[in-house]
Amino acid sequence: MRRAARKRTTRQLEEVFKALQGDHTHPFAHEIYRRVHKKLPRISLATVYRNLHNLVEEGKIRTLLLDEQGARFDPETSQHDHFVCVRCGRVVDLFLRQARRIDLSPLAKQGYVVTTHNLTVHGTCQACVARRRTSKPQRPAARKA
Amino acid sequence: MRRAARKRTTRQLEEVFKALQGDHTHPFAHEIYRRVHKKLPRISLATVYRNLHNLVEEGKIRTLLLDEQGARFDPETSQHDHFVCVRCGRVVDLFLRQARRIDLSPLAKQGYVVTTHNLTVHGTCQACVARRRTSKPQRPAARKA
DNA sequence: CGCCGATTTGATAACCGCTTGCATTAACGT
DNA sequence: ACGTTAATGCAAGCGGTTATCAAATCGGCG
Repeated sequence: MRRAARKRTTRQLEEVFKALQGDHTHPFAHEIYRRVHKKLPRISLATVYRNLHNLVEEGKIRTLLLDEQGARFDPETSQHDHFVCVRCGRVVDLFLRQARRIDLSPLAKQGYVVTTHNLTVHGTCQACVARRRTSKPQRPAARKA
Repeated sequence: MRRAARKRTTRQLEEVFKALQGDHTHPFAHEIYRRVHKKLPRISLATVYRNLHNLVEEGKIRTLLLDEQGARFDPETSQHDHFVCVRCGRVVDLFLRQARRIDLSPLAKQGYVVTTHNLTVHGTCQACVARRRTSKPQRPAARKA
């Protein structure tokens, strides 16, 4: 069901937001919970989720659904893409610039209303390529989307 | 853990594959289960999942992770993109042709090994735009990724 | 400043999609 | 057909996320 707009600013909300600021690791909710928990030891995981959703709804952060591992969160709301390493699970911001040209106006002409679009690249990162010959995956390998 | 390669061809596998052939609706596992169940009433949902994974591993179908509704499956394995209607949840194949140019060679130069990439557009489809003024969403509106 | 109603929280249970363990069934090479 | 062993069906389990609800707290007002 539809969630009502937030009306108050709580300590919990502020800490959840601060926990993400300047972060480029695209953490999962439980990692954000872990961070906030250091400041507010009594906070519950449910509150972290609620405030993450509040922040998404207000456009202050973004939800990333990149693989079957669940939702990640990103404080960077400007246009950029992502690389997901299928071996270690790390997510890297991509700024492809001129290498990426996507013109969605043909969709508009067909009557679609476009709100967002996202480009995700899956593969193996440099570090994992380097250790490919010697070691095992760091995480259960993601089924590629 | 790593799943061993399939060694036998069962009736269940064949029916799961056939249930997806020619389908462009990008169904969820439970819908595929529903279809196969008509032919094989004793099949279990677990078997449907197992065989979907087998087919993905063999490159015969693709898994789509487009929103928080879960995995969808697509028999179309050639390069194409998707539009997800955040209002009705429908997924449409996009063939953007010259409107879409993505050159991932810069990533290769940086040492990334790219295996796949996907472009997903979120928005409202024509039908839902038309009924926007008069009716309510058909499904819980997807939080945009 | 302190009160009070409304919002938000914390704790926990429930949920949902998906996976796994295990006994039984059935492929398929011989 | 037979036997080996992969694959199935069932049910329990798992992990991320959400709902429930009493208790805490925010913040407008006197």
